[in-house]
Amino acid sequence: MTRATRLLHRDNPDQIPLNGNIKVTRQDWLNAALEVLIEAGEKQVKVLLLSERLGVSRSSFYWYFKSRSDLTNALLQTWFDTNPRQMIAQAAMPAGSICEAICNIHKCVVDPALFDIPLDFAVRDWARRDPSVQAQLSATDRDVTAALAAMFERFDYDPAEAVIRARVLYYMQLGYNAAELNEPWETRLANVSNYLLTFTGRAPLPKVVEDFGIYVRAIVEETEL
Amino acid sequence: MTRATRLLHRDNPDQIPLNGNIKVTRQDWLNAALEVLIEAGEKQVKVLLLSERLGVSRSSFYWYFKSRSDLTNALLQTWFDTNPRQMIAQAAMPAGSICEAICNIHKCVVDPALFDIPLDFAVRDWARRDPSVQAQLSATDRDVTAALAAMFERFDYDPAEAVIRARVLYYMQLGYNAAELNEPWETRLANVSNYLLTFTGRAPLPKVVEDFGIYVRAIVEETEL
DNA sequence: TTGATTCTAGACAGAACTGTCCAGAGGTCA
DNA sequence: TGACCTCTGGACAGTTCTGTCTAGAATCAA
Repeated sequence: MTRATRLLHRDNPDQIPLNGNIKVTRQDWLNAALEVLIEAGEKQVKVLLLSERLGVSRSSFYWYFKSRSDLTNALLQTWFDTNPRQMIAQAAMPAGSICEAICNIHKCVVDPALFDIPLDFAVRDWARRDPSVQAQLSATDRDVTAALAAMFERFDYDPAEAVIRARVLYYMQLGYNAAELNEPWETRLANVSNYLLTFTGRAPLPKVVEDFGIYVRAIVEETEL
Repeated sequence: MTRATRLLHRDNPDQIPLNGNIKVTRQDWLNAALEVLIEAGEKQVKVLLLSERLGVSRSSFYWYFKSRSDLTNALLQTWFDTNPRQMIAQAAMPAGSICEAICNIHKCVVDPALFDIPLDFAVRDWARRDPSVQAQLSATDRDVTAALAAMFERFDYDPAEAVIRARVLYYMQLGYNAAELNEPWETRLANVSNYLLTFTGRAPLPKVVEDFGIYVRAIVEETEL
């Protein structure tokens, strides 16, 4: 599920072997396009560039996709089916306290299988250039912040305050991701208490912080394999 | 100073009239490039496109700039000379309370003359594709968050907490800008108290909120002329 | 073996873009 | 008026990209 480990179908032992003269699948094209979208933006998703990345000529692209815009529509759908839904699901997860609930959200940041940060940023960047993408993104931002506000309300925050805290939590995360600080995880974990204090206005329980640290270390270890 | 009101030299009554066969100035080219950078990203800053926007052929571009990369370097310098410096200056402004200090930062959001939000985002987007731009941006992010942390410390926040609150304040703002909610100002003003509560962990003084509202309404009125 | 179907390489035509070059336009000064 | 300088349009050559088209490769069923 992570970007770095996505193999071409033909190189992936877990996939049914390709038959005949098939060199790349539709999914291979889509994966290559996702990579370029993230690395270089929507405008750089070029058929010629993708074909070079895949080591094939351009022809099979036009077999699988009607046109470049067919591909970009598929890219947007891929994003839509993953990131926002995951964050909403995490917000709805049971939690013993607001701090624990926020740690569930933070799990989106830690675990690339839950939330693809670079893809999120790439789509946000794309939305700035394309009103129809922007419209879809705005709608999902509203859904996500509503889910986060509902999460705060579950822990007795006043509705108006819940909305604002939801926004601070969400948009701070977007901004932090955008800045690409690339801080080591141990550094970030050392700051979790103060982050939770700021986001909640309440002193966090040490146990919650500790459990989150354990989770993070497990995911980080697993992701680096 | 605002993007929307930037005229070509030849259309601006406040500028010295152009003599001879000069149709556009170097600044005109640079302004056009800034607009495209913001609207469509660095890769779309194309000489042909700019020439069309300016209603001239491409030739004078190469009179004023050695190459396209000469132009993009100038674009980056324009950003560097404006946005980060303004925010640092605002953070250093005298304030009677932390809430008042944060309102000084928020003035960057309100007043396009202080801080060009779309340009900031465009540069951030560009940085994701260009390591040298990213390096410069990362350095300025560190400077800005350090200035904001110092601001929090002026009001007796523990240094570790000051750093985190500075980040939450700054990155939330980045994320909020990235999301392009385009909320009416009256809506935003209604939320200021709760934002200040979240950012500071302290109940804001009504007078501070009121003064900020007055400032905002004045700027908004002035900007819409 | 033949025919149908699914993929593939690569040629073709056209569009968009860059940088170079040169003739021409406009202005100033002696 | 001529010389010089600053800008300008536009032609030229080369590069990169898109979509279309066709022949060929591989597989399967009759």
